[in-house]
Amino acid sequence: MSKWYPKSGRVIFHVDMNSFYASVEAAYDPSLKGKPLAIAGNPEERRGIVVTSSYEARKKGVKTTMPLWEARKLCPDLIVMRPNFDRYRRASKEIFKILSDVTPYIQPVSIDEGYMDVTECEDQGSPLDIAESIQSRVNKELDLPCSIGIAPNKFLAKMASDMKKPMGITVLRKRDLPSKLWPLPIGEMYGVGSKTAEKLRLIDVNTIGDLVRMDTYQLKSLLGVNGERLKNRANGIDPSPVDPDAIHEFKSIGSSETLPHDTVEDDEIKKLFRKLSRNVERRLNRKQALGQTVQITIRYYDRKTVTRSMKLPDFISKEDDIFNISMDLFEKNWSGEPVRLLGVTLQDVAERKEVVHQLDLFTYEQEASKEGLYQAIDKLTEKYGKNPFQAIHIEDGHQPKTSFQKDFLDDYQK
DNA sequence: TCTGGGGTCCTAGGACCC
DNA sequence: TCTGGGGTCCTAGGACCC
Repeated sequence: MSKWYPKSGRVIFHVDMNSFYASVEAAYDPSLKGKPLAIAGNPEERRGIVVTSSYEARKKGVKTTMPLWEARKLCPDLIVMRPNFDRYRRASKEIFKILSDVTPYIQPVSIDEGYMDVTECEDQGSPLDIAESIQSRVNKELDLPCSIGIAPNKFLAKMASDMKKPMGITVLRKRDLPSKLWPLPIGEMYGVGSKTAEKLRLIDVNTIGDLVRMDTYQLKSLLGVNGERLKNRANGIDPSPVDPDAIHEFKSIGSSETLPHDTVEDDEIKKLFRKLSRNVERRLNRKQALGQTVQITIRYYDRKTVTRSMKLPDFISKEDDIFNISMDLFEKNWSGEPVRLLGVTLQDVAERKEVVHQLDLFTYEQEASKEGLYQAIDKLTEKYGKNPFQAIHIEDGHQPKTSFQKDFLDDYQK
């Protein structure tokens, strides 16, 4: 019997836009070209930070996440703009349109980067030809610079696209690892942040190559499953596929905001929760989605951050439901100290059409059980294995939490 | 005179069930 | 007279990425 061999290696691209927001602004207004430009949230407020900056600004030491006052100190002639997200979204769409002329196997990972599997695109030329064509089209048609990494898997392609910026194309083959990947400092590895880098340096792992020489078991005990994964990646192993559907399988939708000043005022807190809840509702509706768990975030004056969440018996999406549950969670958990930031996130998000099935079943049972609420719940509990309405605990004085529950109760009290 | 806002994934403990 | 082991769900926190 002949042994099965996998098809010869894949060819994966990682396309990464260079200082995306700043580049889009410069394409929009060419007078900005060649100037130090920073895109910053809330430039008027003292808590603004640099989101992206042009290469001219970077040369002066301006970096992403740097507080704006610090950036201005380093670069007094810095031009600061607010982000124009609609503009960036439009540009992003155009970029991915160009990529999709090459292959449908595209996985967008954010507004300004994505992976492509071009294994089966031999008819369009060599991988290098294809990459050059993409880069030049994006540059000529949209006036935007990008870097492209070419490698046998996503991790190596990602590392490769970082090696030459702006407007670079880098091929990273397995045989290039010792010379191109392994000498890099451990902190530059994708998946290694400041905490992991610190832990690794304590066991004398200072470069990506050092990781290769480490005992897998030791790495696992230090970093959990991530330890083994990092070692594999350092060896150039990453089996994860380019998944075009990943972007649609979102799991949570949230909104958060730092207050202009720390506060203990009930009014301000309520007003912000109202705004955040409205925001979440709007975005849920745009995606035709519902969620089952409400999570709030409270960041205090000292940046200490706590989260509290509640899983509900049914899916919600209405602003009032999100707001009421958020306020409830807040009131039960607030320490009373000054609040710096509040956040509201809906988790366990599903598309409306998937949830409708469950709701339909439920409504049906509601109709069918005129003999009484308790019997209905008993029946449902029996049928589904658990009480689908358990959070209500229908007792005297208990307030329904969601409009769905309220409708249900109203109906029964008629 | 400090550090935004949007996400994902992993870990760990407790409750609960069998 | 002193208490196993496995599985799942829920919650909270942390690390990481753009």
